[in-house]
Amino acid sequence: MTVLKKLTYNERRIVNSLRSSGLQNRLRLAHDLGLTPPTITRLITNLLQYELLSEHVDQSSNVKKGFPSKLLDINPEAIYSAGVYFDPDYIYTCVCDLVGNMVIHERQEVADRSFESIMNLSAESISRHIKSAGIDPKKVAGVGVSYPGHYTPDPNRVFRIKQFESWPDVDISKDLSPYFDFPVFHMNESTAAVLGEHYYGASRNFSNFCIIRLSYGIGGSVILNQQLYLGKNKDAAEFGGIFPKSQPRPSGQDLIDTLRATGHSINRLSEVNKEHLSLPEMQNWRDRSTEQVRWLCLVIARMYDPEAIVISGTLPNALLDHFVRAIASPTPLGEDFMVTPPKIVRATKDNFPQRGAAALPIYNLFSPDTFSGFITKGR
Amino acid sequence: MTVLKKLTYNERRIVNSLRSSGLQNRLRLAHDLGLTPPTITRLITNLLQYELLSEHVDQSSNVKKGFPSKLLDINPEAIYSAGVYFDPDYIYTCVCDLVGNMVIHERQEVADRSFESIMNLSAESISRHIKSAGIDPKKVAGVGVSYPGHYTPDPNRVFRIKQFESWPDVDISKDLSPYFDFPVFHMNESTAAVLGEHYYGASRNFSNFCIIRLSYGIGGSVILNQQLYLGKNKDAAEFGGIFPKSQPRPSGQDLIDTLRATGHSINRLSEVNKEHLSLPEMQNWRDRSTEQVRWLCLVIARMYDPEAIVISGTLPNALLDHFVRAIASPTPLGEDFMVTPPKIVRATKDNFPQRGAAALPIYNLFSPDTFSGFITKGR
DNA sequence: ATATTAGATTACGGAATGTAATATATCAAT
DNA sequence: ATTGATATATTACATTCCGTAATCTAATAT
Repeated sequence: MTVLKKLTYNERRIVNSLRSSGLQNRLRLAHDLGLTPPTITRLITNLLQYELLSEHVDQSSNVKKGFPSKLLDINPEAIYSAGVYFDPDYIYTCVCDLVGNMVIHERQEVADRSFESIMNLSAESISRHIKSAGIDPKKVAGVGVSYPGHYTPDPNRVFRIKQFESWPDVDISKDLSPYFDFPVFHMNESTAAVLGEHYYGASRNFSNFCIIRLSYGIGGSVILNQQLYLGKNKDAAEFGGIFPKSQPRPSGQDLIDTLRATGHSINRLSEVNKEHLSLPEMQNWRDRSTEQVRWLCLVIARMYDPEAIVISGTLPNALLDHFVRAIASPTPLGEDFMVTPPKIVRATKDNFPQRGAAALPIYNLFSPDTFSGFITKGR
Repeated sequence: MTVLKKLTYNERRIVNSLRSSGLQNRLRLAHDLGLTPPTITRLITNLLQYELLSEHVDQSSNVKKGFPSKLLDINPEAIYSAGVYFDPDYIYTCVCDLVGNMVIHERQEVADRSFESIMNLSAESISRHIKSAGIDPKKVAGVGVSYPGHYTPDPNRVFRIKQFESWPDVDISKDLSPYFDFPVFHMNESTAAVLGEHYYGASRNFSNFCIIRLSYGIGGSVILNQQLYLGKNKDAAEFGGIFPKSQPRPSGQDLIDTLRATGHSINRLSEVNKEHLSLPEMQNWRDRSTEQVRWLCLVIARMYDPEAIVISGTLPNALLDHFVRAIASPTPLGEDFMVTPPKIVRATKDNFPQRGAAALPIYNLFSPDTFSGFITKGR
């Protein structure tokens, strides 16, 4: 194949459909995508030639008569993508194949929080992994870089969180590229997380869902009609904004501050352990935060009417799990709910935040959403 | 022309662009829509032939050299559309031309709140108007019917508001058609309102905005990326849901209940007058509601990051205006706002709620959003 | 008069899809 | 075994819609 070949609109839709709905034969693809069998045949022929898809006879089918259908599937090894996520504590890197399997991954401790140091460590890690895994660099779609913080009016600049306040005024689009040998894509951690769930998680077949991301800060991101919705200033779904920073809020920073205020010398979220969580002051923190997150879920449900709300982040797992258990009760969102409420679920494989970042280059190459050019039928 | 001819995707985009941005010449259309001049010429030729557009030399241009540009405009008389809005007090009907001018309109008092009575009065009014205005029925795109209430899990059934609780279990899609001689489209009042603003109001050139609708209840609706966003259960932007019915809330029903509790025998929103509004208990109601609506605007801003929030409804004008004045201050939405906040504005021409309903058939015929079929480039 | 300029059009070619007919491989019935 | 029926997939050709390159049009500027 021509490596990293740009796909046409409906070729992208086919790949997308296989990703979200799994193995399918040509006829079903034609039906689902509103295209005719001959068109599907032609497009599939292209995709097979690019080695993006594989094909094998359907064993499990209970249809006995007729031409035995051939199932199409994404070839995971066709394209690779690298992901970087860093927070004030760790740098997480990985190399993923096309379906999100992490070929290799790494977590490095952040000793020096300077921009140069973090970028150098990230880039070195990725080069090393690609080399050691024996991956042809021409097959690498790019590097996705994600990080805490949110967008400023200038979409290339990110509002720095407290822990990185020593950073220079980084222009993401220009200043990241020199460190990496591949196209670089950047987004904030919430966007990466929602893309990760959309591409590789349990939310693959949802058209409308959103993610609540609870880390040092509070963020979020949303997929509407299968597309990332970013809003006018790329600031949509910034759920942190409805919990004023001057007030108690369900953020990791607030949790750390609470622990420190009661005499525990803690600096990082990763230092929070079981004993901390069983302290009485943490019980209060947990219960108060649970109600705040529940209220957030109610608001989200009313605003977006989504299929699911995914809870995610680097807060201790026990806390996130507790939020989900507490909120996902039979009548999760209180009175007056006339319609099916959204599912409240825990993010899948949340312990690898870099995987979501690796989805960015894939999104850019393969999503119908990012396609620009000819479109002949289909949406 | 073939009356009510179905337009291709890019033909729709042209009509849409002329509607939202006003008169334009071919070259600018080509640039704005990402198409080439020859393509625009061909599509415009079609639209002129269908008599959907008119063309005349640009007088006001200050470009002196070169071929004098010809401005294209929507021909308002190409297509008509009828609108019905009813609430417990009145039935509002109208016939609109393609740009939303009301050729004729009517308000009838609701004496009998039964379903049959309201439908009969509505349908009779519209037939009469179309006849009296001498409009060719073949040029009528349809009738849009809107009403208070919101969707149930069955998208064809509407949750009945208190004032219509005597109604039978109406299947909107089946039970409305017999009353009208035209294709019927139905939506709740908030959806109609947001379409009205999108098509005919000051929000015509916004890609992302939402409307807060304050009538007997509290509703809302949202346009994202130029499209109606309805959510999984068609229940997105149901802002009423975050103000529990058991608590004080900024709704018309709450206002009436408050007045009645203090001894004023009021049954309808339309009976609320200046004297009522200057009562001390109404000052309290107003101030409390203002803060509730302000808070709602903050939440909306954080969720959708829209260009504007439009405030609308059948609450007394003085109240709605007060909300807008109070909220649209220099720092409207409190602390921590890093990006440009949305504009807070009053709905235009709010006194004709039926106009928004009339936008529904037009939306269905002309919006790129509702198109299904060939698309060759453009989005 | 002639060149220049901005807007619009024509003639042709290409990309992507659809339609109608046909091919393929399996089961079921003779 | 042969034939027909069936479900899936493909081929050959026509159609739709767009873009490119060249050309036309009507005004100003020289």
